[in-house]
Amino acid sequence: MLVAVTADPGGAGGLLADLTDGGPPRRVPDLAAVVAEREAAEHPRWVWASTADVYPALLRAGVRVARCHDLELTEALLSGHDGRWGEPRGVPAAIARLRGLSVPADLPRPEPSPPGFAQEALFDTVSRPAADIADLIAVHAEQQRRIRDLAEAGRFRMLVAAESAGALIAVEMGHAGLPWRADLHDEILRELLGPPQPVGPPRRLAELTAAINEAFGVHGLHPDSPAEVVRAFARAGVQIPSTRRWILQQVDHPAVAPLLDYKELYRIWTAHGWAWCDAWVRDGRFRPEFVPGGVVSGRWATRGGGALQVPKVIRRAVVADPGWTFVVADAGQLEPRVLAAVSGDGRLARAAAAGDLYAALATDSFAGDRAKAKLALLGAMYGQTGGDALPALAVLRRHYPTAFDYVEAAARTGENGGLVRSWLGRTCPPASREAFDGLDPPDEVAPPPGRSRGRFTRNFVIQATAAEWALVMIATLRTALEGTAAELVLFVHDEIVVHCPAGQADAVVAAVHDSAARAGRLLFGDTTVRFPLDVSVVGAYADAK
DNA sequence: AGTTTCATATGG
DNA sequence: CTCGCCATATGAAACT
Repeated sequence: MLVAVTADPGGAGGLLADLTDGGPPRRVPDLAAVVAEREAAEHPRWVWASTADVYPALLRAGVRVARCHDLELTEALLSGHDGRWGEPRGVPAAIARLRGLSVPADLPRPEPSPPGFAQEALFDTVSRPAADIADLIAVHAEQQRRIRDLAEAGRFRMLVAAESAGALIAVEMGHAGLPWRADLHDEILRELLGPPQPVGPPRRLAELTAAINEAFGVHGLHPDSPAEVVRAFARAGVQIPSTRRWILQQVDHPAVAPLLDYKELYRIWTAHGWAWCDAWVRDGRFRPEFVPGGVVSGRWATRGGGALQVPKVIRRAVVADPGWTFVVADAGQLEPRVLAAVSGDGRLARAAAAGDLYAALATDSFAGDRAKAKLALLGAMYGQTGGDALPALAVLRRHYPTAFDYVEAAARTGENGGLVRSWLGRTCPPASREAFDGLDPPDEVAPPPGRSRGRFTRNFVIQATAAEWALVMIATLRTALEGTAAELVLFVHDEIVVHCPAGQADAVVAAVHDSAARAGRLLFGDTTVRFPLDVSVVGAYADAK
């Protein structure tokens, strides 16, 4: 059962059209109520222009849906597959193409949700004009036709389903929010930085600035200005190319120690300090906006709040509600396992059956040297060309030629200007993307792709497939958790955090393991490669693993 | 003054 | 050529 939906901008009503039975669209005054009713009765797949636009209002009305088809995300996947990356994207562009009209430029996305969240009208976040429902139906039919014509239609359908499920999850995670104790955050900051000052940096930073100045025998030096620090070292007779941490660590000078402390703490103060907390934490929840497919590899991005980069020390503020707990699961060694699965290298796949792939690889081929085995595999996936990894890479090439050739072929395709795809069919952007993205007329041929392009395509086939595995995994998990109180509250590439009543933790742990196994089978079928998870049940995110 | 790039940190 | 991939975020510095 497929039902197309549009929401009235600024109102609570909308239009529904049955795609399976046909029939004319029906206008309803209370869209959320009708969606809830049909969801309970027949569990349809909802077809809409953009989950990010439509679903938040449904959630606020207390309505969850199980499945959808996100036309906008699907359109992006399809036009990427066609190699039409530079053209205007989005549903309006698809409609215009269908009608044979000139294609409008992308309509602006709604502003990143400012941290205050006042909501009045039910669908007031729908800031773009709602598309005509007949157009949506036409775009959907056209997408189905395009997918049917693909050589790997089955896989691509799985990708579309997973991407759409991811869109639902992203909105649900934003709705739930990550439990965040502002009081503990403040405690952590005071421990590290000292009390906040009405104006200027906190006490500890001021002390370190004084110590650095004293070590140089100067006054008024700003430690956060790399240029000033480089000059100060030069006056002290030390030539440094930059103030990167690893450079400073090699310098013997009394200013180095306070400088390194300063840099670390300054970072926390500016990026995750009191101002951040005021801006992003409300009512005990951190609510970033998650953007599925926000990265070309299919990994998610966030808009605002830096939710994917929360420093480890700050995670002590992420504490489960009383009587609740976190289940934190992390897919270990995901990318090398993906390489084993997609390449079909039997020998690597046997190593990937082990809980510690690198250790198994070391036993098999690297005389037990785990570090060397790991270096070789990472070097192959990232396109390392020099350094101490070279001998290890030679061993890898000799013992696992199928896996080695897989990434080599992807690199060569990129270097020759070609496109590569993930396992399910997500396509990398063309090399000339930047050139055609802006207004620059493409008056000359694209620059020769070069080696960095090769490294990009080499890594893309792995990273994008790893992102697919993770997406299928969380989609499967979401289904398993349906009807329980457990909620996904964070998803960071290969790691998830579920917030659940303490009594349900065991069931959630089982569901998480099961979802990982299912994801492996759904993507790769019968393979010896396993995708084990490190799972912890903790009261605070910082205590995981 | 406003915008873009650089440098440096964080995360995977 | 701190490696070799993908990001976001901040302030300083450079640029228009």
